[in-house]
Amino acid sequence: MTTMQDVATRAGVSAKTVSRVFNDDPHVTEDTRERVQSAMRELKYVPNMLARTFREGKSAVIGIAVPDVADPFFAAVTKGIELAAREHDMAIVVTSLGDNPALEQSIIQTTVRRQIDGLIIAPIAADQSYLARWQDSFPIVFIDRIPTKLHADYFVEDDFGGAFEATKHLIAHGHHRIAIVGDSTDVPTTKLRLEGYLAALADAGLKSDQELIALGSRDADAAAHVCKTLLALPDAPTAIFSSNARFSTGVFPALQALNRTDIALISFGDFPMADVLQPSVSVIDQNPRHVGRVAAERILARIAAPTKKFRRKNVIPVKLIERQSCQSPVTHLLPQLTSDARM
Amino acid sequence: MTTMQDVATRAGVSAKTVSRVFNDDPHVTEDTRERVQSAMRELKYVPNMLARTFREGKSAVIGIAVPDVADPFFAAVTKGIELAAREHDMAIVVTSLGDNPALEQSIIQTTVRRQIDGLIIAPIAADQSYLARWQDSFPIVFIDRIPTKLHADYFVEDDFGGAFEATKHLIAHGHHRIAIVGDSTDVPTTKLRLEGYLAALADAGLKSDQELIALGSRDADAAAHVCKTLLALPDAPTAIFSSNARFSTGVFPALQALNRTDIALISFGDFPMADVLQPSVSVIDQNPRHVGRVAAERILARIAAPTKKFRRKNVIPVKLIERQSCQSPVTHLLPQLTSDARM
DNA sequence: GAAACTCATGTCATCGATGACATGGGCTTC
DNA sequence: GAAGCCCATGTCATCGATGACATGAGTTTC
Repeated sequence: MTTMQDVATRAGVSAKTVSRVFNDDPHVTEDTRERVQSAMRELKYVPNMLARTFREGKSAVIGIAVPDVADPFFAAVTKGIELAAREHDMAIVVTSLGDNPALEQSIIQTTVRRQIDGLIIAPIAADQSYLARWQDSFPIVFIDRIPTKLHADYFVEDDFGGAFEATKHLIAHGHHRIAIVGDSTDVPTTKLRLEGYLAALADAGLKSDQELIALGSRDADAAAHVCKTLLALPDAPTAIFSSNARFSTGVFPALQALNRTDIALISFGDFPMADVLQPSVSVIDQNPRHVGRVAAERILARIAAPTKKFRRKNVIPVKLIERQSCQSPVTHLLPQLTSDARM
Repeated sequence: MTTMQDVATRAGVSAKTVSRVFNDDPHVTEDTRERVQSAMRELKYVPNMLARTFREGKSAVIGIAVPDVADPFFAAVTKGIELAAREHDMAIVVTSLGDNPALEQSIIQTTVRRQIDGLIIAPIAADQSYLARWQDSFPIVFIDRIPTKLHADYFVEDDFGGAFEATKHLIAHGHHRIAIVGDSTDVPTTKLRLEGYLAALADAGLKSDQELIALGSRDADAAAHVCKTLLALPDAPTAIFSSNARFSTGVFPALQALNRTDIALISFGDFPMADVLQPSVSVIDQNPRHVGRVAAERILARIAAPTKKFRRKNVIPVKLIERQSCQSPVTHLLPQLTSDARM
């Protein structure tokens, strides 16, 4: 690996002068500058960021910790972060936290010890107080779920409002037996989405039925199984609010396998191909790229102006994308052309 | 940030002894070891990986460069790499190359200058000779496309064989007018897939028709548009071989919008929800997690045994997953239950 | 008893780039 | 002419952990 000292030797100057040239320091004569640049080109010099980071105390890296890098939602969030970071010549280090809350702290420490200039985290544990010791070193921004036992920036979707709107939408389409399927309410986002669901029922003067609150699944397969159980009830639901896109990808195939695509479905979170399923699935869109971008921009803003005040608590509005899945059965069994004309 | 010197001061030893304790060096008495460990716990010491990397010349980081981190295929590859890396206490740095070949080199240099112990790259440019200078420093493994002008390890799918099989499958279902839709043949994977397609036609004694070779799209929208053009031909195709899952997610919605789901479709590469679309889409499955894993394992193997010989050229078999999309129209318009019983 | 070996601990240079400051020369101001 | 300022360049300590080696004490072998 070519070092600045190698370039310096070749150009007949000190390494410090090479550093000055490389960093566009004005205190270099034009003649010296050209000589050094020529040597850099000849030796194809690429700076060692590690040494720079070490000396400067800055890495130009944003750490990203999400439950699963392969999850479409978090992949899109990551993309949003990456694009914003790149505009500022920063790189990203990504890690999956998995779904075991007990591992969050140790996995985060693995990321942090590599020296990052900021951390964006979608937490899975119930306690983030372990991060307090690093808040003096770099900005930390939470996404998807708010931090617990830690005062930090966050950008989360309007879980309550989105669930409220989704449930309202189902009610407006005539559904009164509405199930909610998803994670355990130990998961804060699920808890809020349940609250939104319950509030919409109450707002419409409907009584909630504990049998229809089918929370506690861990993955898409479990959600699929829960659906089958729900539809076997004597007083089965006519609609399902899936509290997470990850589960929706289990719920939809289950409904299809049961030949029950007459059951209305709305997903909190969009997912790939949802718009071309039959019926196409109505969703509450979280706009993950935007989430990633604003989170990264907050990191960058805090780095640029360490003492400036920014609003810490940010709830991002979500948007209902109405597709076919909440229509009545008569509507979406019509020929495709007719259905498209209606949309 | 607590340093080893802080711990050393507290424990009344040298920083070197702290290092020995931390790294389980046997040349420390049990008494000293306990004293140091106690100090580490009290100070919540977390080592600075940067300093270690700097001194040791090893970072325990694998760099990953793929066209797009948000692409489901590459997200799954990344996941496979991450899991393998984590088993060896290594982290991953991820970057998206985008789709402009001219930017590959500069983006890769941004990754490399951060000191990585290995690089896994799905290239987009026509020339990777710029990587030669780093091959003495760390192992480089190519995925998805073979390296050009560089002698390096690669793990690529059987593009030719998969395309051959996909086309054969369509022919076996009675299709003689088969179009191929996808990227430009400047893209090496597309070129091979075209060759497989052509070979299968020739093998079946079918003549290829230039009108049905609809390559050159850049994204899913363009592929959708190409489909419309193809189906407007006087002698329109009855089947489409989509050479990339990314394009399939444009082709399928286009066929649906045109109410032409009678057109057979097979996708090179699986994609989310393909199995629950109607008709569910037959695919040539690339198993991206496996690709990621074997690539990472090669990096790890080369690090562990630098002089050992490994096979550089690895073509990973792909697998046909037959679903409904290549059936004749009569078959997949039957009631769902009947269709499932047949599968 | 002397030499060799082992164990435990410590010192110090190293990694590559940069911050802090020194230094010498030239120019300007008083 | 002296003092102060600015420019251009260089020296050297720094960043935190570890490799290379030194050192002193204790034990074993000849």
